[in-house]
Amino acid sequence: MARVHLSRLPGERVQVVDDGHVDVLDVTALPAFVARREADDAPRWVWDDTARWYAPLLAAGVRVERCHDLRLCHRVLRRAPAVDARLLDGEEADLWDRLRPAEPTEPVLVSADDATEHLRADLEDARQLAAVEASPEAVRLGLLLAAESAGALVAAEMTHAGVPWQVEVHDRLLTDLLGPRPPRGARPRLLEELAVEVRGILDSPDLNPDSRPHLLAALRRAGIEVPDTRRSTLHRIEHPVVEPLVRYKQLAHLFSTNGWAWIDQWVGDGRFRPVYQPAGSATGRWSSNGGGALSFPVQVRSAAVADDGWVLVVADVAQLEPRVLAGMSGDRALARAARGADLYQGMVDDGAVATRQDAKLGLLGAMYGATSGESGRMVAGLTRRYPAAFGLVEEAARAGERGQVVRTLLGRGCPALGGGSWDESPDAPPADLDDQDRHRRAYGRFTRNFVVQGTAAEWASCWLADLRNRLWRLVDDGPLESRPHLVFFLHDEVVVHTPADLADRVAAEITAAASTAGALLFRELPVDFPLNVSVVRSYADAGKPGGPPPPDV
DNA sequence: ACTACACGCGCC
DNA sequence: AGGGCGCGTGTAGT
Repeated sequence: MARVHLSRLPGERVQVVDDGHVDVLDVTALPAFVARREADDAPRWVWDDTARWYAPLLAAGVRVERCHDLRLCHRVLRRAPAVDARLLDGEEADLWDRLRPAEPTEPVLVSADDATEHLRADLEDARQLAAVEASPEAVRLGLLLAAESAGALVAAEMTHAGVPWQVEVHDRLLTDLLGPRPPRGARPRLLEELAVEVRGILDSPDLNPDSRPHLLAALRRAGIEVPDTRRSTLHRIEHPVVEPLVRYKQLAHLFSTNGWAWIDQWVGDGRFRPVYQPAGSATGRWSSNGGGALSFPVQVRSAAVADDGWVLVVADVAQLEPRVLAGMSGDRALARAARGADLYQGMVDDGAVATRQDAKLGLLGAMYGATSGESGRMVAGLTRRYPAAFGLVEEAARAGERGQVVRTLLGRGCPALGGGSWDESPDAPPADLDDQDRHRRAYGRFTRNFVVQGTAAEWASCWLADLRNRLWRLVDDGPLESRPHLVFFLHDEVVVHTPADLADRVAAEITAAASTAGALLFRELPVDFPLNVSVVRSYADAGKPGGPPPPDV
């Protein structure tokens, strides 16, 4: 398959390298060029950063079949233990090392000049291909890079399409809970009333409940001794201030993170458009740097409503990480328990544990490194029952404690101890031995979780990539937004916006894509990845028993 | 005035 | 002493 390299040149120009043939285009001519080439034979577009190139193409109505995101792949290869780092060295290599994600606020191809503006895609691509080919894990790495790049396409497409968002619904929800929208800088009425109530109970007329020090001091004056002001701590206290104070904190959080200002900033033309960073976290999970896309609370999801005649198909994987652990460790007993919709219940039926809750505590404890309490006790028993699975995370933890890096199934390496992004303390003072020990154990918990969370992220990328292709094939023509399309992704959950009459077929494709992802990653030991699928008008109705609500007409 | 950090909370 | 994130806030440091 052809690889076409796109590099920005000084001025409004783009260099195109296609099978050795070099061409120079004006930026404005690029969408037409790409559209023509896509219609011809859909090459793999090789560019420095998908967000930078694809956003303008999407805006021009051009959809791309496949790409290779050099920045993302450079990061993966740099850290991959199975890659000979010297093969990545060469002209401009240091610039690729330093390359940051494209500014999400500037969806333009040519911006202010700096050293990283005009990197040569063809040079870097040649190095990456050579590095993968020379690796003993070339096949897995190749899959990882392809999945990663496809994820970048999905991310750009989701930002382009946006989550359908009804501002009136959101506004009504806010008004019901907080009172009418206040002038800038003021508290909404109901929030202010709660503040007054708290001040009265604590006999602190000047208290600003948003200030932790003030709040702590006021609580102490009222004879309430608490180490902090978090909700779980307050709930342990028996005092009339607890109820209004906790309610104040909840509503204040809603007001500041997902209130009217959030709507103003992130919702436009009936669409919520967050900005995603594929592989933005060290484990390969996505992060988001706009709109808090990966943490918007259940509370406001009722405002995500499909267009008229359309529905949302919402699907999430049940117990993704334990299933991934079963697959990557080749633990047949755990894979057997993973048959069916509820892995934890499968462990109970297997006779491994007494209750579902015990199974959950033990598995999560093993993956997170719990050492004490109920969770720690369950781990010991389950290790005998599922030695391969529990042994894998245990070995990852030991490796970390020895200061070694670990890798995911497809070969992503974790950041090294004391360097890179894991723990930002480059030259920590020569701490005492206890401190060093604590640090190593913390790194061990990180590496323990890294192998599972990172491989789960790889599964999810494969799921997304295959689903993206399947959705595109469902309909013969029309622009992206007129077809079933992904609008949201959150670690183990996807939301597809689709014409209502295609909902069942979309649901089937989501399920089929999950099977494909499982087979791709765990060919030697098949593991089930059952999904909870809902067809709903509003995101808030997903996952509820009793089927879809009646259409609201 | 601006930046950096800790906190508390939201999501998985 | 359970892993990964982002965000808004208040406060301390510059």
